[in-house]
Amino acid sequence: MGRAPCCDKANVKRGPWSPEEDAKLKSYIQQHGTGGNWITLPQKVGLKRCGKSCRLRWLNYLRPNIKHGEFTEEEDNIICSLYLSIGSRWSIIAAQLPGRTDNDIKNYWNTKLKKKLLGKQRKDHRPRTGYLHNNKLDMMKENENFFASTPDIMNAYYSWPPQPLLFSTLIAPQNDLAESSANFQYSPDQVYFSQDQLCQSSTNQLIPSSASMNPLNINTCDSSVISSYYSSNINGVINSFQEYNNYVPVGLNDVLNSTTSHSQQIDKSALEMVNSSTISTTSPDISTSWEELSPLIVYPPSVCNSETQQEISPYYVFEESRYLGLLKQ
DNA sequence: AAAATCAGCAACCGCAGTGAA
DNA sequence: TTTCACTGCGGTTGCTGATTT
Repeated sequence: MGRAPCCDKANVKRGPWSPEEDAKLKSYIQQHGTGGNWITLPQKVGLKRCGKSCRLRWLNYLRPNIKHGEFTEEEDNIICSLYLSIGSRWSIIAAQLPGRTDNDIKNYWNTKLKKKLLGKQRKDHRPRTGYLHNNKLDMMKENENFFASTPDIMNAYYSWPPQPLLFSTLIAPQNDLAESSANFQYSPDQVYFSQDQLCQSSTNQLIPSSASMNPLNINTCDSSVISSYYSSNINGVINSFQEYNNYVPVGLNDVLNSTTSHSQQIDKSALEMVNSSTISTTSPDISTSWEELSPLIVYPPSVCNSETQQEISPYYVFEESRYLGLLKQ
């Protein structure tokens, strides 16, 4: 027996919303709230819409303080950076961009940001190599050659889940990495975090978990720490991506020259992010995008096969991971 | 000028998680 | 403990306007 449909599809209106419908829904919710029940809301409002449809319309379009239009470069950086570290968790990424919806960010990524990375890769790669990649194997072979002649630190920059991703390595300045033990290992099987903890402010005041569930609540996350860090470092990461695609490993300078104070903050935020078990990251979730992007982000030879997965250089093993219980003892 | 193609985005679909009964 | 209604999320679809041929 299948699951009962959420509404009678024959009797609900579908497709684009009219201004009248928008006005009805907006005014009702502003006066009465959602009542915690989207399914019955359309009846109360007098709309022939599915409750899910109403919820979506409210969250993505009618809700106050929704920001539409151009994304700023800083927002680009945050999206790219978070995508690199957590994959397509759009709601979590959206939580770091006040006024932006997950749907907006998802669309923006799919239509522009992804192409920005892939487009550059395709455009620049072809003439340099003189041939087209027939398959990913070609890419992997080339990548192996690249990494074989590249310092470990560069390899670390192109790690990607589901192989262990060195979060701090990805975003922290190299000089931090070289000396610091304040790092942790990211792996889809080992690292978990919740949206609510992601919203933890820099003052360590935890936002009640209900905050993210209430559509009337504007996102109150303090994203300044994360965004300021990303804006100062992610360009280096993106540059590294792009330059790698040109087989010219530059761009690290941006990272190397950046200050370290932010990295301490982001490491703290990141640790807070992962120290939760509400949302687990799983490989299938990121598989679609991973399929496309994997030629861009390849594993270092040291972690390229499953056998060596346990043999990651001690350099990459972080003491705080054990402290946090992220690694199996 | 018309047709074809592309890009952007709103909306839908279905699955998974959660909590109440 | 089980069932089921409901919510939230991520992937996908399809419409529309812009651009190219």
